[in-house]
Amino acid sequence: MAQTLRDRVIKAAVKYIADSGPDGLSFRQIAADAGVSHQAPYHHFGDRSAIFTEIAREGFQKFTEVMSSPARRDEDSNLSVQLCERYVDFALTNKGYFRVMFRSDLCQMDESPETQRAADEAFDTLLVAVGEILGSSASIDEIRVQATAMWSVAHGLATLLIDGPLERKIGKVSDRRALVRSVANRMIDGLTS
Amino acid sequence: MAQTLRDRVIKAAVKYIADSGPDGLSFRQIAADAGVSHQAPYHHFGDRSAIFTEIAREGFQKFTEVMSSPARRDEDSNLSVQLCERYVDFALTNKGYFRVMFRSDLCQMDESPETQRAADEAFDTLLVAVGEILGSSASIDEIRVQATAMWSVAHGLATLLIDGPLERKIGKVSDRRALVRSVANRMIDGLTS
DNA sequence: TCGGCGTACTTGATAGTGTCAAGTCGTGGC
DNA sequence: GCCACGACTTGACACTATCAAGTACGCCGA
Repeated sequence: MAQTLRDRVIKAAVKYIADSGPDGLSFRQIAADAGVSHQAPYHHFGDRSAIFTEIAREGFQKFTEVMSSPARRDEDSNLSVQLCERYVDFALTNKGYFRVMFRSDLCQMDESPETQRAADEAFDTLLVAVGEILGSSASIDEIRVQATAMWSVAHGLATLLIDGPLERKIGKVSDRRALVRSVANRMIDGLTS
Repeated sequence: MAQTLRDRVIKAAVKYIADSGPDGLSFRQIAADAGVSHQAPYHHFGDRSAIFTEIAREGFQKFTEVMSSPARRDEDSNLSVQLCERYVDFALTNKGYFRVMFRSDLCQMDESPETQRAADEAFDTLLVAVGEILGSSASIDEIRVQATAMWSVAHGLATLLIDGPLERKIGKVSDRRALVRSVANRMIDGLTS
């Protein structure tokens, strides 16, 4: 209860988005649920899109934390695969954030340097990790292409799992981790050698 | 002018979505632009989400056409890479459709067998293509993982290019085809061997 | 030729939405 | 004591999808 209204609003919004996506979300409803007037949320954020922008900011921040935590040094699990796993894990356990982070139509990042910085930091984390994996011999350009490739496969897998028809198509994914791992492995085999 | 209102509505909606995303879209505005009453579009589609569902259906149909057209037999371009290129090409030249096709929150496919069938057909096309690439020795399970992997990388690349922060992060993509090709190549090297 | 009938719309009303513009109310500082 | 300011409320507005009627018109069987 010590939670500020601002936090409660964001929390409720993130929960709703995780369950039903960002589109039907009504901040009037959230305000009513919180027992405040319909205008109260807009006092803390200028307008509707500002709330999404803030959610994206927090999302990128959490994302950076997750992706930059120290790697396990298993012999049976490639570092690239670990990155991929973490990405997908983050997306699936933080649907409410993830669904907003990559929706430029909702967020209008250009008006929020903080969110932009958080997003930059997130990608930089990825770049650094890929750089470490490739080693010092790799050129900047090579790292870039490589990071894009890894980002793509992780992002694609995550979005297809969350919103896409993947599950319905390849059958129930009983062991998500195994799928992610085998997909990532398959993709990555050719490039760290 | 021989175009039916139904077609005009869809066309206008797809254009709007390509420009600004599906969320701010107002069917009342589209009706006004078309010079008909605010209720006219809803006569052809039961409700708002039915229009999106129909857009998705057409999208998957177009997608299947594109993906199943005969492959070029260049020696310098791997078949898998070609698939990937086509996927991304489709997404970028059909933003208006693509942005809707994978938004299960907008589409409610479960109420439209046609759209569901179109989506199934689209993925089957992908499965078949991957099966051909892998050859007859590959197991069903292997094809599935492989298809998922290819789908992921293509889908991720496409969505990151369309809505995501990719361009801002890796710099202006002057030659998109080259990027797609190098990413796809890098990803695919390890697996068709 | 006429009556019905279904399709393609229109018109009107309703509930719900974000947003602008004014309040009100309490707390902290001078 | 007062005043400013932050946190909210209240009320109005324009806009939205959606429900429920109504209207116009072409077709088809008798």
